[in-house]
Amino acid sequence: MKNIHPLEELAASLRNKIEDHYNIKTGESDIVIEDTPNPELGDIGIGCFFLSKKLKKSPASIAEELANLSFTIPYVNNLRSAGPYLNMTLDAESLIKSLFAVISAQSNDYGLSDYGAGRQVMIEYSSPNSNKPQHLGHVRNNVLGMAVSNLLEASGYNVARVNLINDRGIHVCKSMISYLKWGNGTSPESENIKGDHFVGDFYVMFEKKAKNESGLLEEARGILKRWENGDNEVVKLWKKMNDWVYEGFDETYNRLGCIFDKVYLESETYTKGRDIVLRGVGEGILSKNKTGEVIINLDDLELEEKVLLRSDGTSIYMTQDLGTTVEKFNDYKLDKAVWVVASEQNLHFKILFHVLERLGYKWADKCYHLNYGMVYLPEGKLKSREGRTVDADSLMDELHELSKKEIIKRSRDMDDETIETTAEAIALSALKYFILKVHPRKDINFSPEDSLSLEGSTGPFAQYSYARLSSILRKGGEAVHGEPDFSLLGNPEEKKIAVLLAQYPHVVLDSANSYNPSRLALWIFEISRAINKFHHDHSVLNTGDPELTKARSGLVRIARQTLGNGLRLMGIKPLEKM
RNA sequence: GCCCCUGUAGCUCAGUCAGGAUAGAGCAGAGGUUUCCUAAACCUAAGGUCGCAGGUUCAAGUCCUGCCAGGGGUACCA
Repeated sequence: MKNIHPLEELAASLRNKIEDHYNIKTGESDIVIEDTPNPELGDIGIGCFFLSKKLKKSPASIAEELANLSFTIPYVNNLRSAGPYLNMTLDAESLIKSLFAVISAQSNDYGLSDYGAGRQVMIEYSSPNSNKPQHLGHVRNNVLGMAVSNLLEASGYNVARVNLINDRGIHVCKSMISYLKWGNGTSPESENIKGDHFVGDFYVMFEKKAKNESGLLEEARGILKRWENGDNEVVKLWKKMNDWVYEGFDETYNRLGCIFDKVYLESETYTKGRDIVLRGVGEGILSKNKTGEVIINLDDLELEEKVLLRSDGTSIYMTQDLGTTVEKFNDYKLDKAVWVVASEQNLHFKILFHVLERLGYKWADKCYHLNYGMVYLPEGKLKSREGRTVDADSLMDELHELSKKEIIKRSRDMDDETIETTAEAIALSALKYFILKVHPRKDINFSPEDSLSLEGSTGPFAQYSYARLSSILRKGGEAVHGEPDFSLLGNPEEKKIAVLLAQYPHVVLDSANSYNPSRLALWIFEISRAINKFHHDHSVLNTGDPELTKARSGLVRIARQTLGNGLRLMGIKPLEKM
């Protein structure tokens, strides 16, 4: 890390002083800077528990001793003990001055670290089937995958964002047979329907009709067989329909901001796992049972044996994933491979990684399943097969319409086009923030009503805070420029913002290391609140003192920069006006 | 049955990995603030046997054991 951030400087200095005084060694992670429960106790503090064992003294007496030594520590103008805690009062002037220098210099890079430098990580996310549009579950996956990718990249890793499209199989053939029977040669263009919805409608039609027509499934299986034999006609239709779906997906991905460095297609990888499995049989690691399936004994996991290849020699899900994973490690020199996949598949991934290890792949321990909880509607689980579909596109449309209403209600000076782009930005920030503020492992109770609310801990609230900061700088003209004199700052509201800005780099790293964007979401909410409180209590442009205006503008500038950086990592585009 | 996850205020959630300050927010409901840079805001009060019961510890929402409730999984589906 080339640039030392204020809080790191402070922690390092404190650690040195403690080591020198007691003539001991401490670990880098021993000094954990915490917030105090109450500003009267100081701005930040550390618990002295970690010293207690080494020094054989009570944490409280250590804290008192340290406080009485009156060290000189950067950005700190007062040390005091409170029980087992050593608390510090920060010096607003030097802290803000230093933050201003660092954040101005780093601008969009403030918060980035080189923690993961030189290491390559792959994030597989989205992973849709090519027979229907994406639904609310995919939205969570997409949003989570993007945010985690951004966070890891911000922490210095090389990140490969990849998608694995399940573009072959019986589900695709169902849409195909349905289109052949009832499509009458129509197309997304002729019907003016988004391609993935067009194909999805035929899939739904199949499921409905198959309930009464028992022969339909047989026909779909026939199509699958013909596809596997490379039947020209079938392959041509398959390509055509998949392209329709991909056109639709591209639109959805563009709207959400999803990007991929590489797309794996199951049709290209699905046979590769078979060789791996057969080699495992040859090496005696795997075996064939009496009915002809290749199986692996999982006694070591206290699980039932698992089939890895069907008796007719065809691949199952596990076979394909074995193949794709080996492919991934062949394509990239990976230090970490992450799968963003719902927790329904926890067992699948546990077995997948274990089988890879048993097959002797040394990199098996670099595989990580980032699982996330279900998304529920008040009515129950989302299922596209049961007609109760909340697809990604209509959800975004719905949110768009609502934020548009809110904008119009407030009757700002905005032309129609700006209203549309603003409504879209607010809608997407609402959706993304709502998903990311919840810990990935938890289920989300997606109440459409709550998600549409624009108050509280939401994306629009953060956008509002950002827009107000932008507004001040826009309207300030000359008054907000020039060398700020930060000795004029130091009220509690200014200090609160400064402390949060100083903590930001740690929040980013912490979120990245725990694959948990909700930590960053919390920080975004906290600084948004601090900004609004500051706006409420203090004026920037109307202070009557040009020097104070300049100083506060400096703080506004770096707050805006840092909040914007945080939002961008969440995949949210900050709004200058709303 | 067995395995995994979840259970914190009326509702939605932080905090559990790494035990430490009086368990924090938001929403809803109650009350208040606007000649002033965006009131999509801000403030105040109220709201809790941290699912239950044991245990470990100087200290447990956090660790251990058992139980209860909800969800997921337990396919030659993906």
